[in-house]
Amino acid sequence: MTTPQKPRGTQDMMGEQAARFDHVVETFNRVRKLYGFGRVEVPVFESTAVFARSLGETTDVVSKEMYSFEDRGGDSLTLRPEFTAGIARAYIENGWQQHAPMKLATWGPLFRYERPQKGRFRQFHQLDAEVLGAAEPAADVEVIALAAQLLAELGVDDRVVLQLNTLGDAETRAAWRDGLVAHFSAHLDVLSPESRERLAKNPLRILDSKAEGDKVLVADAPRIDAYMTAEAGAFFEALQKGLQASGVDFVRAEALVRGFDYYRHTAFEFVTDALGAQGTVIGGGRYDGLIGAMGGPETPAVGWAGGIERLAMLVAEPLTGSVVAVVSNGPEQDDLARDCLLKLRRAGIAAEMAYRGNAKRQIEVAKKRGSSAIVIVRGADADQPVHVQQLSDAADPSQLLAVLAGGAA
RNA sequence: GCGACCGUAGCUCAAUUGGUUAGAGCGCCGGUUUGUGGUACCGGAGGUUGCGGGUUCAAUCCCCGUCGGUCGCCCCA
Repeated sequence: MTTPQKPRGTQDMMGEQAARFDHVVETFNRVRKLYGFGRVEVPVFESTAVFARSLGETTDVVSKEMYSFEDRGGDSLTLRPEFTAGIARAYIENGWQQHAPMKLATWGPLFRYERPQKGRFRQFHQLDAEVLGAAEPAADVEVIALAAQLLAELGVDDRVVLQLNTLGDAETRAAWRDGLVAHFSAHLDVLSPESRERLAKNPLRILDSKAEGDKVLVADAPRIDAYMTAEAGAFFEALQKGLQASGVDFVRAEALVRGFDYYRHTAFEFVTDALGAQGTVIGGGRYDGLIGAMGGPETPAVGWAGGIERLAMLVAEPLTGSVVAVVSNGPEQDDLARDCLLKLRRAGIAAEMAYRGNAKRQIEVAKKRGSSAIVIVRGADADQPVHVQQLSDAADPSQLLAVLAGGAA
């Protein structure tokens, strides 16, 4: 077995799976335009420093989970593991602050060196929406409303719940963190080994520990609300009011946190229980500290990213059969059939004609492929030169006949 | 990095407790039937049972290793 195989954690897609993927991306592009989010393009690879800087002290992520390599000049480059850092880099480098506030969207492949499992790949794909240069809760509201409408239009909103939390401002966050450390340190004996590790590196993460023993401790851990400054409280209040006014349902998730210090205020995830251990389909929050931490001007920002593969798994099977099959009844009718094909396509109707096979075979194949209608071309001499057989509601026979009755294409 | 489970035809899966020539459906190719159309039937091609070793008279089946896959843990930007 020496034939090449795809790298672990990558995927080939065709047919229904690719159609679902495509449907998610198309829907996203349509909806983000509705909200006035322009397309942004950033490189698939960046200087390693771009991500190392944004991911900061979490050494595991930087050293073990990134696809990094040296180019021929000896520079360390990394395949992007997220969109936000690259967009922040572009914002700083190109002086986009002159355009603030910016509403940007993109989608594409991302790379993380992880063990593949359900809904987790090494090359995966995300949708991304960001608002840069806006400190107002209205930006958070709009970003979340965009996500909610996307999910609704994908028809998956009944299986997804919006979990919402606040991390407060920098002051709030620091105080809460200290409170949590104190609480868990007092119960070291019952804390799981993993969480004892987290206590030093990333105490907020203990809140979403899966260990049963930890859950008991988490239940009476101090709540962030007790540490909230007046400003942070007002921000969260405004966010919730804005969501209600936008018709977005949510539940408060007090244990929902972000590991990095540059996250402030809003944290949210759209979660489903239909995808095994990987329940988050869209996750986001406010990262007011990031652009400043990367050496740019202090810039408030909020955004989210959503897994295309995960969304595609939730989406109902997309409608197929919007293609009309043109069948030539014999070689003598091929030219006429080709003319029909041309007329349909120029009229904006998806149509195709088989490369080979007799009429009977072509009809069988067309039905099996789920064509919406079959146009059988019998020749100018026949009683009915062109016969239309409707196969699904997606086709309108009278419209097809009208198009085909037009002059030579 | 750790753990559990799984690798049989192009695809989805069978194969008694370890037993003789490893089967079926789908797909593909050919034929018959049908004859304005989603038919039925007949036939054919296609396998070193992931790979390597071991136990045994005998291994798809048991054991070890290896590679690959799935799911979970860790991590989750």
